[in-house]
Amino acid sequence: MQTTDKPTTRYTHRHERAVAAAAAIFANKGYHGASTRDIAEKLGIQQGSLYYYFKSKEAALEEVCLTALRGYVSDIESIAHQPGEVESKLKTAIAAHLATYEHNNEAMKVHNEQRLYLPKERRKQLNMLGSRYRQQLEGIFCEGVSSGQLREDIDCHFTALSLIGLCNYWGAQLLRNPTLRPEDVTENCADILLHGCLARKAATSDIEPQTDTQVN
Amino acid sequence: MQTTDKPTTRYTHRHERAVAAAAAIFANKGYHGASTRDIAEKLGIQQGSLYYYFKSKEAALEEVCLTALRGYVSDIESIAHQPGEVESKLKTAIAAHLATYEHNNEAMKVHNEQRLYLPKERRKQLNMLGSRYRQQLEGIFCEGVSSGQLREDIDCHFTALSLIGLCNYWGAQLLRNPTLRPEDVTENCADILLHGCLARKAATSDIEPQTDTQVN
DNA sequence: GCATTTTTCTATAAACCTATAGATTCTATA
DNA sequence: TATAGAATCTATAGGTTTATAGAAAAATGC
Repeated sequence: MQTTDKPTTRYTHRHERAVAAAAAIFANKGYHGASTRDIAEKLGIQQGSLYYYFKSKEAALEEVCLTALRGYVSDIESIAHQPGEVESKLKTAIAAHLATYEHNNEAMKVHNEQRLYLPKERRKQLNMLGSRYRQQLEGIFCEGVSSGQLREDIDCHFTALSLIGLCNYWGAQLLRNPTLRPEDVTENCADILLHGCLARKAATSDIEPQTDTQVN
Repeated sequence: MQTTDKPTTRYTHRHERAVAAAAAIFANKGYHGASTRDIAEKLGIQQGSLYYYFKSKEAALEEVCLTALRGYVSDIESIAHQPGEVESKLKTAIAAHLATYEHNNEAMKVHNEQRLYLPKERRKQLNMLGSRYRQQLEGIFCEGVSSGQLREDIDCHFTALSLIGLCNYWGAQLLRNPTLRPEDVTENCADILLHGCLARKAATSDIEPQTDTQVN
């Protein structure tokens, strides 16, 4: 285990490779379905040697999830704080979310599907990052409502969560189906979310009253 | 194992209980994280006795997934074949989808999250049912476009999949958070999907009475 | 109440899995 | 090139898991 203040670049590099290998294996087989031997094999080392990089299998899962979220959260924060129209912010946010799947696809999938197998204590940091993401996104929707760019009767919390659900769904599809183009998916998601799929009637007054219940 | 042509109601009943127990355990711990001992314990029998009902753990997973899909598919088919406005059909479809989560919640969750751990051969029937569901839903969207009730520039395939993704996301939330009301979630999902969240530019109709000359 | 069938139990084989300890090889630097 | 420390290997303890076989108990039909 590396303990000096100046971690060797060699260790850092190998450690990253180990996290990536764990991500790939966990994404394919699931946390419990994967063995430490599988991960070691992918790295070309022996099963026992893996414990030089991870204190435990569980710690490996936590690291994979954390690497998935870090960039993802800082992305949305910079998007939310930039000036600009809400509509374009949302499109950028969707594009960034899906792009994360392109670059860090396995780790994101692991985070979404396997994170709950971590004990609660180990999920604290993860939950914080997740909340930050959600809040920033929700903030964009609120801003849109205040400024009149978005319908005033939408439930920002619900809508933000829905967008996350939608992006995660399509992110997983992108991972499974390489012929899907992220730009197309982004375009389509934004279109549905912003405009809906109902035809515009001549009258524009058909906004439904909505039971604005607090969700979650 | 039950082999006679007239299966005892007793066996049938107990078998159903076994499938439900497997669904609950798989939903909580994941397929690989769950042991046959866990399932047997939930049923109040010994681990070995479980094999009277299931040929293997894998077969149990397949059965759970199948029970989840069966009702769900026949629901959408009857909805799609009924006459009526596309808008109301879609709302009914969303409500039915989420209701499945209410009644059969654990099995649905298992289908969505664990099904890929089945080997391909075992997924054939599952894939067929899934395709039927998707096709019916897509058909509703296509019908809406043809009849002019939905925008003609939406991608029906993409939109149908998005709706499935959205419903599955909220279905899982419903399972985790019992304070969520399915009717509210249905309402909100339908609203976003149909109307989007962008403000209608010309729609000032809340305040100004709308005259027929005021067209945009 | 007896015989038959259904259902459950017990015990176990064979495989696999995580994590650790100590030996060994590699790498970089003085 | 000698040496310290980093990185990996080997071997294994201790535990869990699936699935099976045969005995035992429970339910059913007559």
